[in-house]
Amino acid sequence: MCGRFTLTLEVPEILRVLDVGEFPDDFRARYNIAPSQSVAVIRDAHSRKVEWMRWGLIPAWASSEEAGNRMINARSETVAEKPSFRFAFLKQRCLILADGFYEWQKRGKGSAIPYYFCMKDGGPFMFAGLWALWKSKDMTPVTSCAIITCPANDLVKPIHDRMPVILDRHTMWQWLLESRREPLQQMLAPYEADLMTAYRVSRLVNAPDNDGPECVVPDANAFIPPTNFSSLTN
DNA sequence: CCAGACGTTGTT
DNA sequence: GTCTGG
DNA sequence: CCAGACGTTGTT
DNA sequence: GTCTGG
Repeated sequence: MCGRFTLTLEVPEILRVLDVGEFPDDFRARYNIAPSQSVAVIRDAHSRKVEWMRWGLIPAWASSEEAGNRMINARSETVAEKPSFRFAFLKQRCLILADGFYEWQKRGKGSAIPYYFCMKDGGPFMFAGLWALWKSKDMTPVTSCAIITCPANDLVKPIHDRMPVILDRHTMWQWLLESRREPLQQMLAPYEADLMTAYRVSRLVNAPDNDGPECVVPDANAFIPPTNFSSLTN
């Protein structure tokens, strides 16, 4: 699944790789983005403007804002049918900017161990997402979004059986432009594992209040370098 | 017809 | 909003 | 995702 | 155990 991620790069570094539009004025590096917080989203393939949305999709018909608290992910296998996501899958798809994500490995009794996943070249990428517009009783609008998940690739599999859908540079804009269900459904596949890397990080990342570079530093207890990931699982 | 649900994850 | 269950 | 709370009453 | 908040 995907319950925490990062966007640590500066705007010029992002623009070097992705052809995106204007950024919000208050855009800043984030090392520990948690559900209910603001995430950087593109929903229009023409302006490619980056805007903030609340992470956790609140369907338009929800009776309260809290409905979004657990709608942080949508399964690729069922997203076209589920009442909470069906409309957004057809009409309100978006791209969510990121440059890494965390997954926790659960083992029997001990506490879960966090790992960081990112591209080998350290570049930014896009999650496949859905958005919704919800209005409170007093008509205050809240725009929110969810990240679509798919089965884990071979890199993520030892740690967790699900991962976020990452769209490559050629399909990300098609995710916004395409409207037929079948081609859209086909885009929701695990990302190429050979282009990614992973390593164990400190449990400092567990607390959403910790939002600094210490979150993405390889953990001192992991003696094996990131490139030898298969040996990391002990 | 109205009432009530609508999600993902992991664990046992 | 839309579907399922009663 | 993890951390942290986990209650009732009456009143506005 | 289960829900809410970040």
